[in-house]
Amino acid sequence: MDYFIKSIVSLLKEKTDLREDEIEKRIEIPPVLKMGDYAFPCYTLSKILKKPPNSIAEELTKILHPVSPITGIRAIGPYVNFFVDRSIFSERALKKIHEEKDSYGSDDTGSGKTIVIDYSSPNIAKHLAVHHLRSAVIGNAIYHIYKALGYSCVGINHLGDWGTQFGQLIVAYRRWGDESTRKTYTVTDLNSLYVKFHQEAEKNPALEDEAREWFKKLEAGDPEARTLWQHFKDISLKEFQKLYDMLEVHFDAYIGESFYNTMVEDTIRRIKEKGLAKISEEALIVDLEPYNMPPCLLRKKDDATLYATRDIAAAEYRMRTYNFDKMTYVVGSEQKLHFKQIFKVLELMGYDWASRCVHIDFGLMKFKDGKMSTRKGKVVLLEDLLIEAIERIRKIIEEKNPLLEDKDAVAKEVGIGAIIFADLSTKRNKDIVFDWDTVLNFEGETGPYVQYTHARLCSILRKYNQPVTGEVNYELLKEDETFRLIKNLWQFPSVIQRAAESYEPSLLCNYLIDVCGNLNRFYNTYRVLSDVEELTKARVFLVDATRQVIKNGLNIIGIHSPDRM
RNA sequence: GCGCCAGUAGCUCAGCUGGAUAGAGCAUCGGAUUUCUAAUCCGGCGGUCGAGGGUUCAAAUCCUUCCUGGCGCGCCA
Repeated sequence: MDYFIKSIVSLLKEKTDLREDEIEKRIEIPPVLKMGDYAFPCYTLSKILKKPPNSIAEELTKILHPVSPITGIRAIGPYVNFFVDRSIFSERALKKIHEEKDSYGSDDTGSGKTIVIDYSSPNIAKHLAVHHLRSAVIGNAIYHIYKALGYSCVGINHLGDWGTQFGQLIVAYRRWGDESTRKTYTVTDLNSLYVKFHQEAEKNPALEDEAREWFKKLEAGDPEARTLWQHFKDISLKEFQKLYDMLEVHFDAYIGESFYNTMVEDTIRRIKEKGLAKISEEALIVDLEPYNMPPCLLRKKDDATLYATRDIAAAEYRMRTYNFDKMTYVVGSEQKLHFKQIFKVLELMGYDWASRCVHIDFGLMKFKDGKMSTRKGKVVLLEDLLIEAIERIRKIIEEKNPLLEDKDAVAKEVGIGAIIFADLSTKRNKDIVFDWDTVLNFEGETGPYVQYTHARLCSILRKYNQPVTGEVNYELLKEDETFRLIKNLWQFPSVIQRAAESYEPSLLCNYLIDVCGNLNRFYNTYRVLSDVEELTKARVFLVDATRQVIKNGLNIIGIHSPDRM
């Protein structure tokens, strides 16, 4: 527990009948600094004691006596407000950050536990477009967040590398694939083959049967089908990898749907043994009527399995392999029902770990005038967006900081950071309307703003050019603008905690914006480097701590913190 | 038709599990730099928190009805 909250709780515990955790839960931070640093609302006590909260606050204030680090207690309306000793607070907070460095904000609550995170999971033979970005960056952030809490994390890219579309692709490739360029095929080529197939199939429906035949061959392990399928996969993965490298999104395993092909029969057998499966309209299903859900389809009437079947097999496999404490799927909210169904089936199969499976859903990305669609080619390619962002940043650098060294590297870090930050900063829940001008705006609450703030702090420290030490006079960090910032830095660990609990990386974005706002106000109000040595040392120490927190925060959401920009 | 999600300033969003005066950014208007990076900061403008009803000492937050938008609802993933 927070040292200062702890002090307040122990004061209150003596004078009320509430339990420690009840008190702690109620402690809040007043909306404005003048009111105090922490507050205890008296509404619950008011209910118990049957007295107005205001008079309880008054009475409590009279019988409570401030003990260090608490310096003042004041009743304001229904609240008992506590003031902390600013220099003790500052010393404690800043020294902690200074000592813990890159691990400030982390803890070990998850040590010994394993979390599996399924994210990105794109389909083979299709380009990654902007709407694929969310899963990747949210998943990556969740990965870092849980890592910071000591969890052992397993990032899985559950590739969409199975299904009838591969039969279609094989047919198209064999018929229209250009012999001379096959070696240099790209995802674009695969995509056009795919489109061509659908055009031709309209005129000649026999192609569909041919495609089904080829998919059957593939399932049966036919060497030619297998070789082509592997070829398509290689081409796609090569392109995906390029983007993952740009975004610095990491996976511990690339295990596609095809991998579970050999396991689904066992899975279906287990489901049958539990008496869960039945035939309906020629298909094999798990009836979920009693749970107010449509049935979960395991097998089509032509005997082929479906993705739900493979997902169930995958879940079993992951449990066997990783023995996870938590398994999460970072997948769009349009698949909510699907996950509800498979989690229910897992539960019905008797797996207690079904309750530890979580669908981390997120809103769709669409254009102002409608949805994105790979089929209609109405998408913005992820690579194009990243390149555009980098180029625009490059121009801004040229304009604002022409003497900067290594402009290309910085432009890349800032451009990509801007895209990641933009995608992460609204709550997962909400749909996002894609708009070039919004994504490529670099002022205000944006990634570049946070990075810029960081770079300015680095600049001060470079200019200072002396070892930073915590042996400073903390009495000099008492101004409101300064103290507000220090209090803000102290919140960082609890923000990570909340982000983890709610699987919500946007909390970290909001937090960073907040810290930067406080820092910039401080920066614009006071001069850090001056002739007054004592004051300089104290402020430099604060600057260094702020730099550290911004760096740690950006790092957790997968964004670089350049020293100059 | 049924289910899930959303509706807060002109636009994009915060508002921490019911609490103090609903906050930011963008846009717009006006200001701040002989000094640490102006990708910054300060101020003005801007709100019946979709609408009605209810619960409560207290509702943007909880319940309910309705409106609007998005998504989903057996052989795609």
